[in-house]
Amino acid sequence: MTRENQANQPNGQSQAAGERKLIEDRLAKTAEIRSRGLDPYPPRFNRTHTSVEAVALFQSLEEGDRESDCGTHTVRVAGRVMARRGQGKASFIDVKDGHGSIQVFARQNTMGDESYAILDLLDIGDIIGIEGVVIRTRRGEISVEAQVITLLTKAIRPLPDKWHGLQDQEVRFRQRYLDLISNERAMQNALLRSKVVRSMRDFMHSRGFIEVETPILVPIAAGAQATPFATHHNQLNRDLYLRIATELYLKKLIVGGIERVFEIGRLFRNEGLDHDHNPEFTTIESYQAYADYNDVMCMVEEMIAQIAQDTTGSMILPAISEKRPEINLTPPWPRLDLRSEIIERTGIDFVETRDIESLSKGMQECGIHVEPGSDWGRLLDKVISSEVEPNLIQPHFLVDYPVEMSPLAKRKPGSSDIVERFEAFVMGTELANAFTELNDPVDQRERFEQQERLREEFDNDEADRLDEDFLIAIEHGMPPTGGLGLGIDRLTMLLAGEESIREILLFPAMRSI
RNA sequence: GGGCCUUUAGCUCAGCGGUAGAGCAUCGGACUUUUAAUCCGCAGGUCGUGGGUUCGAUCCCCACAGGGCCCA
Repeated sequence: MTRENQANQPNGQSQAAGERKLIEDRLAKTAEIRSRGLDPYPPRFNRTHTSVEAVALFQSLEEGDRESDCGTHTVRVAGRVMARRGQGKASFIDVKDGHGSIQVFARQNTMGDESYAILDLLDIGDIIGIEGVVIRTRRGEISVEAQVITLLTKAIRPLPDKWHGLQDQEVRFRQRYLDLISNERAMQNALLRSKVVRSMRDFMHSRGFIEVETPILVPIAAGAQATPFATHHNQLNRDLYLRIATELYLKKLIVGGIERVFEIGRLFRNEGLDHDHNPEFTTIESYQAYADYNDVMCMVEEMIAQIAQDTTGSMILPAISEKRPEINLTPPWPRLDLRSEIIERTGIDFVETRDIESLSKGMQECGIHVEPGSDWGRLLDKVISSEVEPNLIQPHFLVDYPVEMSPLAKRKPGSSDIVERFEAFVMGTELANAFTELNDPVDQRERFEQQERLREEFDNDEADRLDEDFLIAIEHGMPPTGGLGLGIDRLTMLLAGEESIREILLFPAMRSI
């Protein structure tokens, strides 16, 4: 549908003239089909073979030295008409199903005049069922020679160009079904995303983790530094937020004695859209009692490598010309001390520049943009994201962050400034964030209070929020725990070789039109 | 938030200050082994929206909207 149509005619009753003509032609055919006593939308079709199975059947008969059996096995296949090559009293139809494609060979003197007449009423895009025998045509293509063709669903809108596919990015994202039909890559990405999640679940279950679901509508959007979406529950007369993290609920479950727990779910952050941000996205978070961030680090590299192996067949992702070199995910990944890396790249030692003035000065000397009004943690985050992260093309861990940036992470023993936290990077973007969880309830309360002060002082609505329920939970005692958050969409981008999260999300957020 | 590119037939794309073009799809016709089938013929347009300049704007200018790419 064009922009004007969607804006002006949401009911689709009126289109541009050319488009209306196409639809009216197809509606007329639908009426003609009905007048012949046929149902253009019959309720069922008893399919015996997918396109791929039908081809495999023929090949097995051929290879099995049973050529005499070829052309005798009746199959029933079904799918969408992708192309037609009419030949008068014979036609070739390319039919696509969820597994592949198969050619249908329809011949008038095989089907009979009456049955063959349905072809006049078929359009590209229609969904049909075919009963016939599998043969090989003169040109060598394994095909179903139709005895009966049944219209299963009449399509009243045309498909995109059969040769060029659908190119318009806007339409690809807004009407993803057309992208899936027309562009093989879209389908492959959708399937890959599913395989990634499945492999990840298998990995976690194999390590004894319990999968849970925690609330999405929450009274306090805590557990991360992000702006939430706000909503309202009418009957409770209470403002609620869409969660920005699953962290605090999962740690409550650690308190409750579920020692290995994870959740795969949607998070919502009220922020801008770009090639690797969407306001809703999916993460896995996991928490493991009696583990620390070193254990989690090992788990992350093993998990990613395993998922790559499961979904692509290799831990080494191929180079893509003009885009990226070969990416080797094989563990272990290098551990880089964050402080040393920043010093090496910029000369800034964040342990020695613990106030905004001195850090800003160091940044200006390096030519790094200093956003006025930022708190210290945001400034240092800018240093890391502009000077360190872009260099981390191959997988790396950045290890040991300043406490100001990590209100939920435990301090390193003997250090007041540094916490046990790491982030995983590949292709210059963050893939995972993890730490040894802070379980000292007094320290945790102070950290939350610090975040609340940042919100006030710097007008920073991304600061974390104090969650009293969570504090009460850990006041009952949370064992030493290693926690992890990992972006599933970004991981899938990496494995797919895509540079935009919108190629991975089936229905990315779009502006209203 | 700033800069650049983009929006023309259902789809993919040309085009130009002077009556709007092609391929595919559609529609009519021919064709019983094609595979971007082929051949003949017809039809299909508020050139994203709104202003402005001009005798005349799809084209030039401005604003807005959608999409994309950089930067912040």
